[in-house]
Amino acid sequence: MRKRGSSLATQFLETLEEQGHRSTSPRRAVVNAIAAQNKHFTAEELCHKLPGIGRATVYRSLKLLVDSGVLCRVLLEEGNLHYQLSHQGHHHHLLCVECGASQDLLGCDIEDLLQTVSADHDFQLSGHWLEVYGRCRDCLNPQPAPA
Amino acid sequence: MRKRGSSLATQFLETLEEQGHRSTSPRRAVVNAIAAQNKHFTAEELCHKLPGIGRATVYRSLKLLVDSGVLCRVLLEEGNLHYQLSHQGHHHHLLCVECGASQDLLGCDIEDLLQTVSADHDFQLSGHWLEVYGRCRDCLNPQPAPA
DNA sequence: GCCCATATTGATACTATATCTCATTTAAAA
DNA sequence: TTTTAAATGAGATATAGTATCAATATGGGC
Repeated sequence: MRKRGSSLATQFLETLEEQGHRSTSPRRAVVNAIAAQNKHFTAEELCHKLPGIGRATVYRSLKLLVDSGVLCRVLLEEGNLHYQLSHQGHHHHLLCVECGASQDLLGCDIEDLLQTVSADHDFQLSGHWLEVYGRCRDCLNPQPAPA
Repeated sequence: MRKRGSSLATQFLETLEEQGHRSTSPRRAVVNAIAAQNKHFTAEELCHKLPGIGRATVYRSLKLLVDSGVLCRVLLEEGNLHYQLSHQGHHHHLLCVECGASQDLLGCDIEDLLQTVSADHDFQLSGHWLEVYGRCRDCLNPQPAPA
């Protein structure tokens, strides 16, 4: 069997350990399940995929992973809170309202703009929440279905 | 008794009536309670202030008022959903994390910026949600308390 | 002013989402 | 191996909101 570079799941566990959290078997299960995800997901979905793990543990793990920057929260247009891998620091999402795909929004000037408008209102910016909804390229230009 | 100009509450009821909704006494109570608010509030807070009114009615009224543009939703940093009077069309809020005050963010170029960055990602913008958190002028420069 | 169709109400059940409690188990340091 | 604090999980609780449906109230027509 070939030796693999450290997997996503392993990296996540290491991140947790760096912050003083133990590597427990429920935690490993949660992290593996998350690493196997390619889309955003809800806490409950994760619970269903891990019937052996207590709900509280799943929720607690999610919180740890968000706090440590591994996951980020995504607010869907209908108001449901999802989680997804956070590949960068602070960033925003373009969420397709049709297929649910999510693209990261990087290198945009929103922070600067917010800083400016906040200052105009004598307001000291400390954070913000932004979600952008629309339709992705694939949903705008659907491939003709094979005959 | 002096004749009053039409109150906020009356205006809200008129807005609802224009849209074909009846002016009922529970609805009037809800609208009066909202007009008396000077800050954002939760649905549950409103329910507590109106013990004679059914929860379902309060929630239904809130929905009507949001749909008709009288109220807008505000997402606090901790994730709680509040409501507040909506003085404009689409706009955003500067929310003070200390005192909870909310200022409307008007005349900013966020829409344009989002349109541009969305297009850069081959993404057709259809909506967005933005909340900005920080500290307001009064909390940054507290008045010395009277001796 | 009365009648009527129907919009509205509200008590309650239900759903969804998340946190709390606390006795038990487990990881990892000594 | 022993120790101890962290972590777990079953279930209770909390929070936010919707669904049901019989009873009621509203506003238009007359």
